[in-house]
Amino acid sequence: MSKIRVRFAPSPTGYLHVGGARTALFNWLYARQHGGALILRIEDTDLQRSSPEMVQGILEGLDWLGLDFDEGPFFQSSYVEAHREAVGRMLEAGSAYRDFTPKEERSDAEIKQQVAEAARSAPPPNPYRDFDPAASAAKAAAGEPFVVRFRVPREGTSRFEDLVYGLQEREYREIEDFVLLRTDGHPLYNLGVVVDDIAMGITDVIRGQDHLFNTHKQILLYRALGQPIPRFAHLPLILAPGKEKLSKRKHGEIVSLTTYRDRGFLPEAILNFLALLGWSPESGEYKDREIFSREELVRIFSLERIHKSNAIFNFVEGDARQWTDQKALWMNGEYIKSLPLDRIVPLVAAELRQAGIWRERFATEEAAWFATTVGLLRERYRTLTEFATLGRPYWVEGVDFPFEEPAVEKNLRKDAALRTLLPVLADRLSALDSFTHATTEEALRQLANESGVKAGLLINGARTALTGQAVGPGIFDVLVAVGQSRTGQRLRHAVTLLG
RNA sequence: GGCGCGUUGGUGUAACUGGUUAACACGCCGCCCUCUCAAGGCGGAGAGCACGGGUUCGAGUCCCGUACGCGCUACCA
Repeated sequence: MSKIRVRFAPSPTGYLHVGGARTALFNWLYARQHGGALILRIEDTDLQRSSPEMVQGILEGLDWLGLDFDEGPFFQSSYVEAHREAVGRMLEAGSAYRDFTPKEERSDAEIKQQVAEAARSAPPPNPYRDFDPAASAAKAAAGEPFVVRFRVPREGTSRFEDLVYGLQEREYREIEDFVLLRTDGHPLYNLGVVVDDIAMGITDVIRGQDHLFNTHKQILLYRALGQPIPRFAHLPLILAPGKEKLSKRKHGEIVSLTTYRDRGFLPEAILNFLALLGWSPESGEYKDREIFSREELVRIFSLERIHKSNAIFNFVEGDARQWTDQKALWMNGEYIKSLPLDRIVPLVAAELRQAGIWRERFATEEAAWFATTVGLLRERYRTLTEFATLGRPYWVEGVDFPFEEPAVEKNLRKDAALRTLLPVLADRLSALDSFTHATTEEALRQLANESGVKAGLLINGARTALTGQAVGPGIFDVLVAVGQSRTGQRLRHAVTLLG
């Protein structure tokens, strides 16, 4: 068997769509599993849309996910000569013909309507389909404008076996003589893909289900060009809640992969999540497991286990807690707490840098403390962003962090005894020679005993005094993380909040 | 309109070639743990497999029909 060669062929839209990311992932997994090659090709036939910036987002997304390609990026627009040359051959062989019918200018809305109407009745036969080749060439030579159409057989059935959707059949008479080359000589999608896939030696085409019908047309082109037909595997679509198409226009940045990077996702997590959208491992050895490393996915991926129904990407617009799929968020949390700490630490550092609260000493003399603190906080965070927001009190000096009103109310103002106890606690903790989990606990509990209050009063008060929050790690871990000097500072400051 | 594809709890999925009370994960609720929250442990609610027929001793799994959804049907990709 010849070497597997697959490609990811996005159009340059300026960002990597989550659906595109999954298509890229499946191609990548397939290529890596078979020791094949993944080729990146930008489908920029539609010239107006194409620009370097438009490609940048896609490259960034793939790079972030770690989906490396072996060849490319190639640009479809740079192969137009090959496309035209192929058309020339088809014209000569009679598998394509020139259509001199004048172009009809139509708006998108009109097209939508006309397409439906036109299809209602059988299209009239094209007068140029059986035009005399010599006369056709003469008209062309005389400078008359024309498009080139493919001569689709009048009868018979187009068939191919899709690796996901199974046997696909379509009557040839249901396929119009599609345009290959526009009046301006510009090659169209179906032509470009086939010519390029042939040139690049693509053996397996793995792409979205929206191309299922195009495949019949493309197979016709492979035949006309006398080339072997690759295997096809079409992927179910990823839909938005409500089963509508997931689009940037309608759903905003949620569809763009870089959003996940910017909002504190780990590539490992989003990759894992995407892999499970429309595919699942063979039950048995992997039953009831959801977390898979990239290496495992490469090993256990199979096109046969992709299923046919579209998946819904669940999220609630306008709900900060559910800005994206809850399961993706959960999975990200799993990766944050289980990946090696030295993988997480630099990511948190980058996050803090971006938030403007990074200090160089975190990477030098305080590196050990920094790692420990990250290790402490990672247990309860689900995105990297939270290290800079919820985690802010751990990194900043003084009391440069927000106090959550409900927390202040519940843990500080509730009991007037705190007014006198907090300063005492501050004094006792400041006086400790060694500031550890054990010594701080002893000091705090002793004060509680002496004063006849429950330790919880001091503990919760201290938590809010130190972090402004009502929730967080165990208080003695917090004390140690915040350190002796800030602890004293913050406990005394808290008294001023008591009003 | 035509053609194609699909339909298992709110979401993602499982259920070998038809055979125990349809399983797992996320989310939700409760309990335990506990200084809070999260994690973790335990338990619970939630689908009878879109609907209607049929085949069969027996169907989520096979067949037919209907509904709904999605896709395609461009000198877009």
